[in-house]
Formats: sequence, C-alpha cells, structure tokens
Amino acid sequence: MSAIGFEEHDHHHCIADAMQNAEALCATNSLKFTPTRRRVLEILLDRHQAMGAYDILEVLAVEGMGSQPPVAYRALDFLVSNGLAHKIERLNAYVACSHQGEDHTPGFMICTECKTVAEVPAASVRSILGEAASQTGFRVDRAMIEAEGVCANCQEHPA
Amino acid sequence: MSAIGFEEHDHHHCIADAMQNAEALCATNSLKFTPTRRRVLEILLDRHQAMGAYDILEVLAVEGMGSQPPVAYRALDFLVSNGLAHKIERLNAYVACSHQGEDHTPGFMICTECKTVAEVPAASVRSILGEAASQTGFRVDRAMIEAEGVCANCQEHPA
DNA sequence: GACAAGTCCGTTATGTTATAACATATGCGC
DNA sequence: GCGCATATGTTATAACATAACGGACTTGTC
Ligand SMILES: [Zn+2]
Ligand SMILES: [Zn+2]
Ligand SMILES: [Zn+2]
Ligand SMILES: [Zn+2]
Repeated sequence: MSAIGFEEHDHHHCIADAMQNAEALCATNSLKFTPTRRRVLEILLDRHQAMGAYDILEVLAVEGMGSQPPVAYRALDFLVSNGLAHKIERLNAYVACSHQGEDHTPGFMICTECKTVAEVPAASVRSILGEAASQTGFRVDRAMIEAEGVCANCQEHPA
Repeated sequence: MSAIGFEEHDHHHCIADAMQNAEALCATNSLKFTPTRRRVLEILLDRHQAMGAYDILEVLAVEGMGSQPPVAYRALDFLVSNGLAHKIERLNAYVACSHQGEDHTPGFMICTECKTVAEVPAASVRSILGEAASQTGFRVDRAMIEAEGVCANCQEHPA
C-alpha cells in the first residue's frame, strides 16, 4: 500500500507517464481520447489535487477549449467512466486516478489542511464490505471510501 | 452486523422508538429538540429512505412549518451534527440514523433499484483504513463509506 | 424584573454543482 | 456519398447549499 499524493515525486515525469498510460488504455479499448478529454486529464494531473468541474472549466475557457458546463462534465464523465479519474463525493470534485488500469476499489484520504487527495488501494476494505453485505444478501456494485483528516506533512508543519 | 433497512419490521414501533431515543439524547446533552428538528427526524424515519433537503422542505411547507431552504438545512445540520441523521454524499440526501447513540463510523448500502439505504456498523472498515493511513502518517478524522448495489429483495423481484 | 448573551427562526438573496435538450459537426463503415 | 454513432457547441434550467440580517425567544446573572 503506497500513497502517491503526500510524497515528493518527479511531477513532470508522473504526468507524462500517466498520459502515456491513458493513451494506451484508450487505444486498447477503442476509446476516443479527444483533445478536450486529454486536456482535462492533464489539468487534473498537473494540479495533483481535487478540482471542481467549474475550476477545470475555467482553465479550459482560458485556453479557448469551451466555456459551458457540459464541456467539463462530459470530459469528466468520460474519464471517470473509464477509470482515468475519480469523483470525490465529499468534495464534489475530481482527481486523476493514481492507479490507472488496475481494477481497483479506490479509497481516498483527503487532507483538510492542504487539500491534497491521496488514492490508496482498498481491496481489503472491499472484502470486508462484501462480507457485511453478504449477510443481508446485498450485492455491492460500487463502493466509495473517503477519509478526511490531516496528512503527515500538515501535522508536522501546521499553518 | 445487522442491517435494518432491507428487512420487514414494525415500522410504527421503530419510529416511536427512535424518537424516544432522540428525545432522551437531546435531554441528556441539553440540546434543543425543537418542533422543526423533531418533525424533520420524524419525516426521515417515516420514509426510511434517503431524502433530499428539498423533499423534506416540501413536506414541511405543506404542514406550514417553513418553506425556505435554510429551514430544512438548519434542521438537518442539527440532526447530522448530533448523530441523529447522516448525509449520504453520493445521493446528496439524508437518512435517519439507525444506530443512535452508538459512536459509530457508519457504512451505507444503497440499493440502486428501490433506493433503500441501509446503515451498517463499519468499525472494522475504519480500522483497516486507519492501518493504511498510518503507513503514510495520515490522521483520519472522519470516514465515509458508501456502497451501491442491489438489495436481496430487488435481486429476487426485479422490476 | 432588567439586562446581556446566546440560540433559534423567518426571509431574502445568492452561490455552487449538475443536467436536459437540441442543433451541429465529425468520424467511420459500407 | 450515405447512414449511423459519437462527440461537441450552446442555451437554458434543475438541484443542492449557504450567506447574511433582523427579530423572537430562552437562559443565566445581577
Ligand atoms: Zn484510481
Ligand atoms: Zn496536508
Ligand atoms: Zn448512524
Ligand atoms: Zn432494493
């Protein structure tokens, strides 16, 4: 279990990497990785933070790629549907996926200080959830796990 | 682990019970269980389903208890803050708590067919989350667990 | 009882997030 | 080129949520 998001890393490299992965995934699955979709993913990767749809839209607007809400929401729907991004329900915001391709039930840790969102694999959580569910015959299709708290960095260096 | 919500039960009794509990809890903690707050909890208990703030407001309006959004949101804030109700982020909706008083990190199972929401204790999930978190030094303050799927009832009797 | 402080409530207005709906365009197989 | 599916541009609106302010009511204190 490693959490990208609270650690220093070669950001430039990680963007390029993720974009290449996304590219490959779309090619494999005959998905159309159009300019807007590509750009929205880049924006999310660049910030490495959860962004609201309207924040993204603002960036797109500056770049002349569309200024109406559906532009952002459609791109986000595509990215989320295809596992390239996730929606953080708690924040009504979106993040690029840190574990592209893996079939994951992601869990998120949201630092309320610095707003960083880290994605952690949560397979074990899913199994426990499934166990609880099976007792009542409930079939789990999707699970969301979002924890709010304070990251190590912000605990050490309070504002 | 028992899940109220997908099982038949004496609904009338369960409402009365919960209200009495709430009453007691408010008395103990010197909280003001005002008519609006009381009524909103009753409405939630009565439906035994997740309701949007505006759905609740509609009921209140019919009964002459207020017609502006803040009326509903203030009552909901009170109920959520004091553990008498929960917000389901995924649905932007609210449910009465099924385990009043217990210090719980609740998990929810949302049936996408019949819209029923069941609350299950999720202490074990929390511990796993804490474990994952501790590896990166993240301190978990609040956790949210929401599973979407299909309940036993709806699996047996598809629409 | 007078007063101050705190809490709750009514109301207006506005902010934020998300989607419906329809016209237009673009790509692709045939 | 034609027909179909998919993607985009655009307008409008729906759905969810809060800010802000003044008045009413409660509660504790003198
Ligand atoms: Zn992911
Ligand atoms: Zn932080
Ligand atoms: Zn509860
Ligand atoms: Zn159901």
